[in-house]
Amino acid sequence: MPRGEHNGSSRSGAPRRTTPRPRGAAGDAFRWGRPLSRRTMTDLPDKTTAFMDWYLAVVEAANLTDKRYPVKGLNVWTAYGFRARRNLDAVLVREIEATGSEAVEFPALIPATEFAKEKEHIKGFDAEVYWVTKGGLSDLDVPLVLRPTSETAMYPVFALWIRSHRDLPLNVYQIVNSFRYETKTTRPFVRVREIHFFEEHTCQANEAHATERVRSNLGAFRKMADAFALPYLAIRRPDWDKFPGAFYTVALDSPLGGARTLQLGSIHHYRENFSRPYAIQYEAADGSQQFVHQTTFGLSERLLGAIVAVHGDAKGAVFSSAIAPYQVVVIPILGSDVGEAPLRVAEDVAARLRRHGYRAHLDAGDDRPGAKFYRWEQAGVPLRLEVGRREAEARSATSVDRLGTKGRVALDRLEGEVADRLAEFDRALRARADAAFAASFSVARSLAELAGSTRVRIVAWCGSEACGHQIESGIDGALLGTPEDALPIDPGAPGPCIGCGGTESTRWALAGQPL
RNA sequence: GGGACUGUGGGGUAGCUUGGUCCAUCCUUCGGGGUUCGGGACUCCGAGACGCCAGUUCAAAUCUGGCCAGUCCCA
Repeated sequence: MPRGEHNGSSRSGAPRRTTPRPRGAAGDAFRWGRPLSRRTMTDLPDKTTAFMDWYLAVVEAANLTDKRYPVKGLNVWTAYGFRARRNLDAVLVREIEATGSEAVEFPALIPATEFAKEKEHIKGFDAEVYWVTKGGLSDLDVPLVLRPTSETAMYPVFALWIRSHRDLPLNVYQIVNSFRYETKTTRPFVRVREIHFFEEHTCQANEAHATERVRSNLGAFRKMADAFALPYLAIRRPDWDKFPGAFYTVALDSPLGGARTLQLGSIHHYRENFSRPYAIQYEAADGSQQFVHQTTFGLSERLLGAIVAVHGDAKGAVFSSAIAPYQVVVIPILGSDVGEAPLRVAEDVAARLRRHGYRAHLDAGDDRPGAKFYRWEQAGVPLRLEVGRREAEARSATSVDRLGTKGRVALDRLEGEVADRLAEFDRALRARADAAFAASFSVARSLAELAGSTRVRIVAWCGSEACGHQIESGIDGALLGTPEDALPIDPGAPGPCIGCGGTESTRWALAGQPL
């Protein structure tokens, strides 16, 4: 569960409103108009000094969601944003299925009786579930919970599915909407009440196999993150911050500048914590009855938020080619004296790219070229191809990628050259993100040094909860936990715990301010 | 859970202190016309708002109360 709260800071200078004006009462001020289609924004707030304002403005400028739906925390996916989401999901599906997981889908409503079976779990979610208590005009005998996550929907059925060791492992996932009644300020993608949720649930024969599944999930996520060009750190959460009901939780966190971090997803090892209350057991080869060990792996549209937050810049959003709604936008440069040739060539370019499987968009609208350039840059399109009179005559197109690299593409080698440019762009994007990632961490040698941190801090920690909370108040954030992999910078061996000064079993831990 | 603040066209805003000159300002957006088109064009015409309910008053965007919605701070 993410904790902490970022305070949207003010734009400097101008007495402009720093947060979007709240809407009026639900249902009256809202207009069911079609989404703004050509929305642009002349200037974005500064990413470093007004991060949250910047983020909200980029999401709006890129037209990824329409947040004007009259229920807090429920956002409308626009056509453009939905494309990004589908591409993102395709990456998740590809990588999880490569590890032998299969898609299933369970119902959205969970009987209160099932929901209540695991004590820690219900304690963790009690305060943030939506209840369905009526069917038509009459009260339901057993109230239903709108799933905040699907353990309690799936596990009674897993108990029916699993009889023998031959039924194991059971590796299934679903991508469904889940609901959590967030009480804090909601933000597009990063804190919502209707969550577009990827959740894998597995049952393994024993703890070792479950641990292996966690490792496999970490490997799958590395490939997913590669497709998004997204650096991150896998961090084992401290006990007081693990998923309700879990044995342990490994979270995937990305730094967002300053001490800010965003949890992209998490992988949980449940041991027998759920299989016992839900009686998920199997007959082993030796005839004994055993409880399964379970794991889960959860991701959401937060990934999209992270992608916007990490890659976005002063010009707007930036998408890697794997998830870009449009990978290429083709812009004809028209004019009264140039005839139809540039338009014809541009049409041909877009059609050819589409035939070869690219997501290519032709922008032949009436706006001037400069306006189109700005718009598609804000929208994060990786590659722009311009075709004017000069290009039409030379059978070429001018290419400009979202990071500003310019070039020329010969039309007879169009598809190959576009592939090269996109690959080059993806590499450059990853390099830029990696550089920012590496610069996001620094070591803090004492509690006092944590105050006013402008980086995610690496601290020596003895593992005790008391010291953990001291560190948390020191940074006014959270102790994220201990890294599963190598730290991004090498701080040497950890010294004494910065909380108690103890040297016993002290490890490096990370502390930051989760969004 | 406690406290503070804020609601004006699709988005952002001016006006509110001191009620009237406001059938509400500006930017943007949207629809239409014309001239344009190699980095946010110009121009003409048109569309679009005072969160809801009540009260005070000759008169309410402006004052009062309630409600709703939202934001922030603290637990």
